[in-house]
Amino acid sequence: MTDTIPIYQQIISYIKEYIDNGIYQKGNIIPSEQEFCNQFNTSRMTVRKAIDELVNDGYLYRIQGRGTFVSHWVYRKSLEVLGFTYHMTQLGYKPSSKVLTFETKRTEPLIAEKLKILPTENVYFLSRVRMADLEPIAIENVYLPEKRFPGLDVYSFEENSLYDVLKTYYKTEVLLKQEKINAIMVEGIYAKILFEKDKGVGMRMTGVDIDTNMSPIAYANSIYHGTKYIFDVIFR
Amino acid sequence: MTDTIPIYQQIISYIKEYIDNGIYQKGNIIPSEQEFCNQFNTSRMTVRKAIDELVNDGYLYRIQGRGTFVSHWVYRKSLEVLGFTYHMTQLGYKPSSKVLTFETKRTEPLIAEKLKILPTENVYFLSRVRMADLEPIAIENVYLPEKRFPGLDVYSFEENSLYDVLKTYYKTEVLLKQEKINAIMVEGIYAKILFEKDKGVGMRMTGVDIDTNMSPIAYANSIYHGTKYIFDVIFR
DNA sequence: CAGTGGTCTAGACCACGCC
DNA sequence: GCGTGGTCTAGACCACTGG
Repeated sequence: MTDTIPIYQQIISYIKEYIDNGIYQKGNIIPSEQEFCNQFNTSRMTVRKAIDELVNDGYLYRIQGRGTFVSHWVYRKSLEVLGFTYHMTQLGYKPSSKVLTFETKRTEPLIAEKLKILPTENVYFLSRVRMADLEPIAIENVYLPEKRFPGLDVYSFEENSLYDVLKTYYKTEVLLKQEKINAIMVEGIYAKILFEKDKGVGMRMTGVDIDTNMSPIAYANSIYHGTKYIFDVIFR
Repeated sequence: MTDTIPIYQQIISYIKEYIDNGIYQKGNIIPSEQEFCNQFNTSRMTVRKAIDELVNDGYLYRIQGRGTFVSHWVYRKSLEVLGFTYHMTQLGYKPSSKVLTFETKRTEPLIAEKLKILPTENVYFLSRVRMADLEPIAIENVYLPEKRFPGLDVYSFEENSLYDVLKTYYKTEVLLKQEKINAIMVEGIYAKILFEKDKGVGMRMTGVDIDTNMSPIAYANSIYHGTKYIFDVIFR
């Protein structure tokens, strides 16, 4: 029953846990690489691989000749990539959804291009109102290739997170999202839903989700409430 | 006159250049790690360190048992972090600025907290209209600690990029920016400048720039034109 | 000076994809 | 089976920081 998890992954989990529990405090030094070598009975290159990754994700930073420190600016990698459900839960809100449309339809040229499929292939179109504590926060319109996710329409996306279904039943995980964001005046039915008024200020976000094989798995075109939803972004 | 640039850095530059020149094409395989070992007369760990970094930055992706490939989704790291001037130049626009205000003032509590300085220390306040091909795109308000950048007021920020001045004269480079983005209705003088109207839709972006020592160097509170400016974001 | 991180070597064995 | 990337070892020397 030996662990098959790579040692460097174990070290990453260990350090993350110690940061989360406050045992390693923000701005404070953590044990030296040599100490981790002894503790995990491994070589320095392995320890460095672990720390490299944590530095890259913004958890730690190094100063040559001094040591390795816990970042003041803890940045939760993959927060956004994990989707609305996870994001809202993290913030302490109860997420829910109302499905407006869920159907199979012919692929428009723009969407075919984004998803890198042929316009003759069909897509699922899922349109939902996303809510936090029952307040409407966004209208999310997602297109997914039918061929890649056959039978997706048996699931209810009022109860289920789309990402959970893709992960559990299609073994597909989102690696990154490439998005464009701008501000718009929202009118018509979407304004009615989000603002209960004829007009309101919103953010339009369009983009593609890419999986671990660098294949596009979904194209989204969504409208977020301008003031209820704040994007938290790290540029590097 | 031997090179003091680390070998893995040389390999990174080499591969990037080959991607830029189209010698390594999008989606195509690049030479194996072993081949790079021979070519650069180095060990595999060194080659891997180089490729690791390029994978991390989205230039390459690996498939175990097959090889390493050039990403379809080439994402230029640090595009945003390099600031408005660089960003606009990349997009093919001619950036320019008009300074509205540039003065030393007492630090408000919120800003002191963001910059991690005492409220008794002063800050420089720089407010500019940012333009692309002479069209107003954004109002950018930046606060910088006086103590950290003494004499900053001798520079003209109509001609100079703020980041260039910080880099050249203060040896300070931005490592990352932590920003919050939402949509707002812009009114008053800012609407007049950006939209030549009484009202318009914009994006409010507030955040902190962090340097390579993880110190905060600037706090910004800016308004971007809602439709003329599109944020390009990668979530991972 | 001792201790830290930064770079590097020359091997090794394993898991996976393809033929 | 062979070549690929994934993980790992047990050292080495250097550059930098601090006392």
